[in-house]
Amino acid sequence: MALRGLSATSLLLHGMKCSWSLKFLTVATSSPESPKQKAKVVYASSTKENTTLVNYLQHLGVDVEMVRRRQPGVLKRMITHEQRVVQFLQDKGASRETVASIISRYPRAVTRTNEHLQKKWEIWQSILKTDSEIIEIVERSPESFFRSSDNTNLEENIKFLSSLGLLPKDLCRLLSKAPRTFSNRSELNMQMVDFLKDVCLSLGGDSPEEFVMKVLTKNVFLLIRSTKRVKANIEFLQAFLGLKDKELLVLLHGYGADVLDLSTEYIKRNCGSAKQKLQSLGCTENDVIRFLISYPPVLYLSSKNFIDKIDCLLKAGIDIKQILEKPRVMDTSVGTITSRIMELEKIGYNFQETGIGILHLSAKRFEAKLNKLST
DNA sequence: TATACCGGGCTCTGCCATCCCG
DNA sequence: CGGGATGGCAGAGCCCGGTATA
Repeated sequence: MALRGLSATSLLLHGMKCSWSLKFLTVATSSPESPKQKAKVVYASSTKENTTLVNYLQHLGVDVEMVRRRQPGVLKRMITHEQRVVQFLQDKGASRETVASIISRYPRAVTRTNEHLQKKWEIWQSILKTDSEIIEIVERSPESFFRSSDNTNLEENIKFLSSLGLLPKDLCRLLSKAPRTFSNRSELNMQMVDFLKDVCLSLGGDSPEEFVMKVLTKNVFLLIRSTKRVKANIEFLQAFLGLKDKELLVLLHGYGADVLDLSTEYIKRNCGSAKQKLQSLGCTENDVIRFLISYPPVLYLSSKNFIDKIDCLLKAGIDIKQILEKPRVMDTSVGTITSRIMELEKIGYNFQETGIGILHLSAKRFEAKLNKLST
């Protein structure tokens, strides 16, 4: 209902997705990244593996079985650039084992030319500065680095994200934490941004650009989620929490943004089980909703974790009302809560009288506090 | 000056489906 | 029809400390 205007637009966006991709694919393929030699010459007789390549990879320590499972086609190519790729990565500081692991997990890496890699590295360097930072990411997620052969698109993305007002430090965080953002087609990122602006406007916000900045810096994973998912999450939260448009906007400006990237089923499940658990403890529906609105990140907790944590707190004689008032105790792990409760019981700490704030202090502050209390 | 409040730092890949192209 | 490029999905929190505030 509240997202009325938005649904039309985003439907349109989804519909346009195909024609967009089509259009840009044509542009992309004409880029120098996909050389003419990609014709038949590149492949062997369609069933036979390139034994030179296989031997080389085996010798390097690549898990060839894994390669066969993941991208069997790569092994059949006659023209690949494995030696140059390996050399390139080693020059950048990757160990032999690391390189082998990278190729095992994303075999298509060996199809990239030296020029391509050189260029891509330069572009990444414009954001990340040091080789070791880049290698770290490539090692963690080879696919993000190697999946696209389109460096022009990569540059488009950087240009686009900067144009939104994201600062170099934001881009750095984005590239480190969600590298896939940069191998997305830039149209896909634009689509998400348009969608978020629509959300802002349809909820009565007046500065969509600022909203987008806020939300994207708060949740760096949004750009690698589908608009479909984010839209479903927003709609679900509004309905479940019974929020007016303005209230929803406020929520999304704050902690609400944190949970938008979760899978919709997960959010629904967690909302449902949190509600059930709290109501079973005598909370009203209103209590539940106020609790979730005051600190949406509790929805990150799996329902088991949520329940365990509540039970753990209750067992120590803490009242459920105290938890509702201090939702951020839910930030503290069950392990930390348990050990702190044990320490506090030893010195006769009374949660009813002195409150539960002590449970979500930083370790340093907790120790200091504990020392003071026991003297 | 001891809490409360709050923002921010870590962190997130690896697989499968679908598309288009030669 | 096989392969490359791309989109999308499931998976599932905790901690620190600056600063306002009482």
